[in-house]
Amino acid sequence: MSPAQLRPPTMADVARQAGVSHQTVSRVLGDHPNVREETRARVLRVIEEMGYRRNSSARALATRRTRTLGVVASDTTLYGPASTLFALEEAARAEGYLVSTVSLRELTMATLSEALDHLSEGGVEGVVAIAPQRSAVDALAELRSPFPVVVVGSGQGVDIPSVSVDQRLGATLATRHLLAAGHRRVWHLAGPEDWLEAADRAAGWRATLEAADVEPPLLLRGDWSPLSGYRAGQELAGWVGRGLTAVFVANDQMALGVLRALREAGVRTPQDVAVVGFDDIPESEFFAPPLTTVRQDFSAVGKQGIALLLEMIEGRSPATPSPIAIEPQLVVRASTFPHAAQPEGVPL
Amino acid sequence: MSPAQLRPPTMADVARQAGVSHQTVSRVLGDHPNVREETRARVLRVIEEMGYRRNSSARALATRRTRTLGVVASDTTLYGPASTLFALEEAARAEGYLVSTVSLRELTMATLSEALDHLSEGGVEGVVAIAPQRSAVDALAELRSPFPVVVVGSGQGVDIPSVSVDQRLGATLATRHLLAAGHRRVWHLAGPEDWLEAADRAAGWRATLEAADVEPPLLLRGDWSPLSGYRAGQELAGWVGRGLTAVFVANDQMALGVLRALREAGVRTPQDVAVVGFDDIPESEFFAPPLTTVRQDFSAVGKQGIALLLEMIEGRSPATPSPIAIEPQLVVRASTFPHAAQPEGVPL
DNA sequence: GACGTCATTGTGAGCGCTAACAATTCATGG
DNA sequence: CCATGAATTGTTAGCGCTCACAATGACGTC
Repeated sequence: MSPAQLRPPTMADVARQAGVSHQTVSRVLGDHPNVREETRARVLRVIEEMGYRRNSSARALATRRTRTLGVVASDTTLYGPASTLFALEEAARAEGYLVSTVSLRELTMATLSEALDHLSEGGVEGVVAIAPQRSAVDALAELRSPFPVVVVGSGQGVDIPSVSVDQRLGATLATRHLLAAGHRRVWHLAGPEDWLEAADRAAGWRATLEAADVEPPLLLRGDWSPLSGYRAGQELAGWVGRGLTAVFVANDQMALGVLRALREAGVRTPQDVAVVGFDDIPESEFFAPPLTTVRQDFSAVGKQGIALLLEMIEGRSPATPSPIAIEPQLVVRASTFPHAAQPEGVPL
Repeated sequence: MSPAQLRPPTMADVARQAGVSHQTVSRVLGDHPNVREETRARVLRVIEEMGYRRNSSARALATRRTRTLGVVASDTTLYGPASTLFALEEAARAEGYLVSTVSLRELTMATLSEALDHLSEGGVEGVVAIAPQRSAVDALAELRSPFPVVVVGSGQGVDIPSVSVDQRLGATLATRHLLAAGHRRVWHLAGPEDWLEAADRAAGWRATLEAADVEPPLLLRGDWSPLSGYRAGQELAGWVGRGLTAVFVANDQMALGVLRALREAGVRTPQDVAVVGFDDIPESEFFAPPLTTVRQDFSAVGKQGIALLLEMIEGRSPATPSPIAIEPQLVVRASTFPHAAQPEGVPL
């Protein structure tokens, strides 16, 4: 180790020490061919000795590439966004990109615009927005940014490049599962109206019922929270005995509230009322009873989102046309069949 | 708007258009005094017209400041890390810094070293590591990095600058609460041995019992998951009637598993066995029964973490000496008192 | 009316790197 | 022994910005 210096060493310092030109150092670092093996080794040794690291700003300035992507998200403590965020970062890192995140409390025109500005100041080459509300997508469509933007988790039918799990299909799987189990009608506790995924799930539910010649019953709405599920559950409990035997709840957290409300009302799950959720959060398996739900592959969403964004940045033509849809998967547990699925690994 | 151009406009372009020198443009952007109001307005108008944005790389190169911080985390889908991550980003943004994240599947010497390298390539000025395991903190202590590193969520007693919730205090609150309710002994389901927070919680529990002249009973271990809680719960159920009336579980997710196991074994909570968790995840309020638990202020951890890191980067002397401890808070619900705390906003 | 003072603006030199091109070295064959 | 071309290395010019300093002009003062 050379003595501690005020300024970190530069490429020129390394070059001088190794007795070559700075360009040769650059070649070694850039893995260029046409560098003599002996020279390369000497340079690498000096780099090691001096603890030299390339200055990323200078590099970015010269190459006009920052190799940084931005992600805008909200509700990052929820399972879905958190999983997507994780997958996005992992996929980007695999491609050698750094990810800068902005987590917002709410996605409005103002906060989104500020977030894009902030990321732009940071020099990102593109942005993935985890934007599940219609208002957010609309704002994004209106906002002009100097870099490409991909939306993720917005459901289908938006005219920005996007990647999402096929929510309608998920709702269809859930609803069909209940119909196949012999339930005459399936009720639905939907998510907030503004959420595209909520709309898609409700649409899938409605379409499936109609395809089976069933009149869709009253649709309830919650705000994704267990509390709103609890309240809806209390209302649903009032319909037991009057044709209510099955509920498809738009997410697992609300389903948790529904389960509690039903339990408190003396309604048994699944004997009296079967319940299906959506998301498959890690806790679902341990609800009382364990919850049948629809699993979303957030990891796939992240990978595809980054792939799409990089295609746009590098000007390649996309491998898959946007919007890209990921298939969800039904996970059957005891909330729909009394004796189905114990927790994995637990002896019966 | 000027016609679309291949290269984004530079400061020189703006200067030419506005009939000033590039330096004056820089002054306007930097909010320097001593720019005539009229000139400032003209420059700003041209900037607006041309859609000019400062090039962050050039700026960083000239100022030797990237204004970017790094965060290394793992298990970012768990409530604690996710909340901390959110708070860190928000606090950093408030200070005008961009945050680049690396989410790891596991924190080993190798992955941590790689993560710091990756962030270093990205030019971060400092890093906050969310490192709750002893092994991770040890690795971090050994790893040399060219920028300051702050550890968060590691509990007390590490010799790296750190910020954490006072886990021992939390455990003390939980244990005292159960003792105060008349329980003779309090059992403990701890987290993984390698986790500093788990160790601190167990230590707090043990110390509180000993201070009350109670012999600490057998300590069980889980891995934070509901499943491990479920298994431990089955074991605990076997001790009911043989002196087991209260359990302090090291996190809410395991508590969920414990509750289920007890319920399945015909043990009533809280009449037969009282249960306290740790974390206060949003779902806890809706468990069966709602869970008494210890709330951690992750937001405060994030704020203090960023504050500490910035002090180190800017070479100021810290306002609060590290390690910084944040006070946790007991939240009493029905799992310890049969009639306590209904969900907020739910009429009784 | 020359001079100091202040506000305002401009000039030149880097920051540390890569890209393009120029120069050198070296082996090879006629 | 020198031409030839490939391999290797060096030189020069930016990338777009900020900093330090120089220059300009307006204004009041003695």
